[in-house]
Amino acid sequence: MKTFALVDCNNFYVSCERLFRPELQNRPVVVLSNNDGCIIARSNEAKALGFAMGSPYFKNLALLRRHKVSVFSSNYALYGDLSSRVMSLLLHQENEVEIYSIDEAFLALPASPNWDVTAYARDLCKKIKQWVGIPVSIGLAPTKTLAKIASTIAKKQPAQQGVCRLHDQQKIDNTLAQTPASAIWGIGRRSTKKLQQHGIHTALQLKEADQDWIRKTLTITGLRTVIELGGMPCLDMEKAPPPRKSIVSSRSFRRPITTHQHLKEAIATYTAIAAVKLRHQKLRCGAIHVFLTTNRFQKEKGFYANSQTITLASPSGDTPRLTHYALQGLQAIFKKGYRYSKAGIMLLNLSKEGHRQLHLFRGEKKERRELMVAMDKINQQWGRHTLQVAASGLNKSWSMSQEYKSPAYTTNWQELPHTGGGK
DNA sequence: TCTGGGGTCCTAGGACCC
DNA sequence: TCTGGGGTCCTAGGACCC
Repeated sequence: MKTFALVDCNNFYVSCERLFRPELQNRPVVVLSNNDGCIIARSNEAKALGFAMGSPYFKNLALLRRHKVSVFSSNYALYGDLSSRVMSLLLHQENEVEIYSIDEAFLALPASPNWDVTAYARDLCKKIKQWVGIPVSIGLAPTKTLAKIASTIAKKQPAQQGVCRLHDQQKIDNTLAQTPASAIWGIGRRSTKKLQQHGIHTALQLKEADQDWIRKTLTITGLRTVIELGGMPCLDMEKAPPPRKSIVSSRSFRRPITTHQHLKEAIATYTAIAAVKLRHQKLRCGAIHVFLTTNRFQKEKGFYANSQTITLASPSGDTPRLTHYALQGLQAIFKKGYRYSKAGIMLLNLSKEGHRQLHLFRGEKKERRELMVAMDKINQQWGRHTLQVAASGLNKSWSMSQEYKSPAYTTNWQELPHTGGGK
């Protein structure tokens, strides 16, 4: 039987920021979500000071200052680039690899009695640290769900040298007895509550729970988790990523928006961003979903959220055309008198580009497709908004704030780090 | 004043068909 | 007074993940 390994980058966003600011080693650091909204990554020192995942930035302001915590806005160009360096190193190890998220990958390691899989994993940790500079932890176990648990143990116990293997039954059960049910992959807040009401608090109790009851209460997904806790793999490696089903682009605004004009600019801008992704993946979309909302935390000021889906007569990847429909959708749901905090669009019914359509309407005209190719090239070279549809607006006063963003050290020539010598 | 963004999967229930 | 059964498809909403 093969061994699943979960390779998990430690405090990934923080580690990325530290790579170019080595003086921040051993110092508390946090990274904020888009629009500088919440804390979404914390160094161990920041965790120890009590800063919680997902906690709003403005509520932590005073405490962050008092403890002299370094604060960064999120810099996805940097994180994405470092992620792909880690992943390509893994892909070169000749194992089966599944890239699970920006900072995690599963490996399937062959079982062989004369092979020390733990030593191999330790070696891999070292290699990644040396070659990319990002610290990782690795969990080894007979199922993905157990490997997840193993990796969190590896992270918490420095004595493990970055690796934890859950192998023999006794060790697995001891570990599960000390793991709260809420810490299991796939068990969220709602399920935790249901389990608690049923007297199930630990992973071991969950593993031994009545499977019919689990199936009824937590659906087939919960049952899979339980079986995986028992050491029987239910979730296999996903070698090729399945084709996208939707592409979303949405942002919170710097300040609430009240005018139709500003919302139009935002929706046109988000549509353009999503359309670039669409074309990049050689896809077209058959429907576009537009949504907007006022602040959901301030319902006393009058809450309003709405959305509309528009189906296209034929699939498209053409920014002006998609923008046209998106704005039509916006028109239908916009109501005057509200303070909008966020809006976005979603591209749906995605299909492969160039699929010959057996339909009265042929796809986009050739010239239009060429125009989009040219536009993407120019924007890639000169920056995202060099060429855009007029509706997107020029000054974008509504766009999100990112006050503490680090430079795009690795992906932008203008922002390469320089050494010494001042500016 | 200020609370992220981008995804997937599952289920229940309604519409519709014969 | 009595109002089938079985199937598919679609959608909205819930739940979860990082």
